[in-house]
Amino acid sequence: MGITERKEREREEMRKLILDGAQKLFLANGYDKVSIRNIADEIEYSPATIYLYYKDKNELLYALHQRGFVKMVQEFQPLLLLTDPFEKLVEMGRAYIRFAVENPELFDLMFIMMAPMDTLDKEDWMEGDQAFGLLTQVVQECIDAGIFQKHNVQATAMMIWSGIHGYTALYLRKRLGMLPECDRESIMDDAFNLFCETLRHGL
Amino acid sequence: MGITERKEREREEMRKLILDGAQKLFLANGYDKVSIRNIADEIEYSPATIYLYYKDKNELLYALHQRGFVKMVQEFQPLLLLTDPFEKLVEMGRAYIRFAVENPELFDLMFIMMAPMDTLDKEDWMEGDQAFGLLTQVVQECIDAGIFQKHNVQATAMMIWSGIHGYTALYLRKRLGMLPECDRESIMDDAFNLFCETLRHGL
DNA sequence: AAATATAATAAACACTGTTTAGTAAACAAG
DNA sequence: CTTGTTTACTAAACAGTGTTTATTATATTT
Repeated sequence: MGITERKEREREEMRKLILDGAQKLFLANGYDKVSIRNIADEIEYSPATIYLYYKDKNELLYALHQRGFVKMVQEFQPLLLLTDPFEKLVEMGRAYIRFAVENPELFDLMFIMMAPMDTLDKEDWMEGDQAFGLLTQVVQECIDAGIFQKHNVQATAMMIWSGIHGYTALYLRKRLGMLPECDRESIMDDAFNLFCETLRHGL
Repeated sequence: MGITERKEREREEMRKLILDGAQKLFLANGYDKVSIRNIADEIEYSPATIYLYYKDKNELLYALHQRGFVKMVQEFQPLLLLTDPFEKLVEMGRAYIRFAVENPELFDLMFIMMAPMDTLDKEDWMEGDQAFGLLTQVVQECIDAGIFQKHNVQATAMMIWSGIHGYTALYLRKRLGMLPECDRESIMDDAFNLFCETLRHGL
């Protein structure tokens, strides 16, 4: 009875076809400029068909958010090989910011938009947990190396993530208008380095 | 010729009527659950009338975002009287977080949503500039008091704002799902205090 | 009193996410 | 091979959305 298995495979292929189409349009035009009808046109199916494979638009966004985490964790892999734990931490910060600038729509889905989170009924958020795990590991290494004091690892990681995330989110959401255009970039560079130095000498 | 002045006054009253209606509905139900038609019903005018006073929905959101800043700056006033500059800074951080928790929709409009920013063609953002000015002042006081080193004030302020903003935004956008429910609050408390201590001893 | 300018709206336009009812193809049973 | 049934898909509809246009009623000016 290989027939149910083929059906399952075909279903999975269809889900991928839909998600690929959605990804292409979303990342090119932004979330709120792409409709279910646009996606349906892209993959040459009727809009109603999409609802046979995904509960609603939010579930589609959640699936894309998952792909975003796969991509991000991939991009983090190489710098996990760095030997100096503090350098590793700083480079993770840079990688986070770079990922956001290069993939603003994905970043939005992963860390800013409410919509994809509305699908999880509980509060697990596996993807976030995995990514946060990478950070806590590096923070733990910094503590073990005597670079950071022995505070709660999770609280320390949370504090660092907040700093980098705020920096990134304010930039992406165009909230830097009060910094004079000409030296905005240098001020932001200074702010990043200041954060790193402060962690280095004050934690 | 007091007639043009009355007309101008009536126009301003109508703008207020619309904005009050919009505010009431937006703050109660959230931005994307309130339509122009809802607002029109609330104030007992036709939807088209709203467009005679506001260019589009984004302009309405921008006007509300402005009101948010008035409210926030008001709430900041009392703690600007504190004498210890570092204590002042910490309390400003707490006030920022408190404001966000108590007025999530307003905070959204002010610091997270893209829509209200789309109305400003240039990149001035007066409201943000004024609020950021309050922060830079306090940071300057910390530098003058020898609590902080003599780094660039704007970069220092930006770094601090990033930390507090990231903390707040991650909470509001439900990105703390990886912290165990039971001790999430204490971890976040620790993270805030850790940030303050780190600034205190490392900046 | 007639002509003009202003304020407000009903109705339409071009969309949106989602659901329902119905059809054509694939499969299972006799 | 023909039934009956399940599955995959879609056209059409529902109930909205932001926004514009053509029209009417009122207010102001000549």
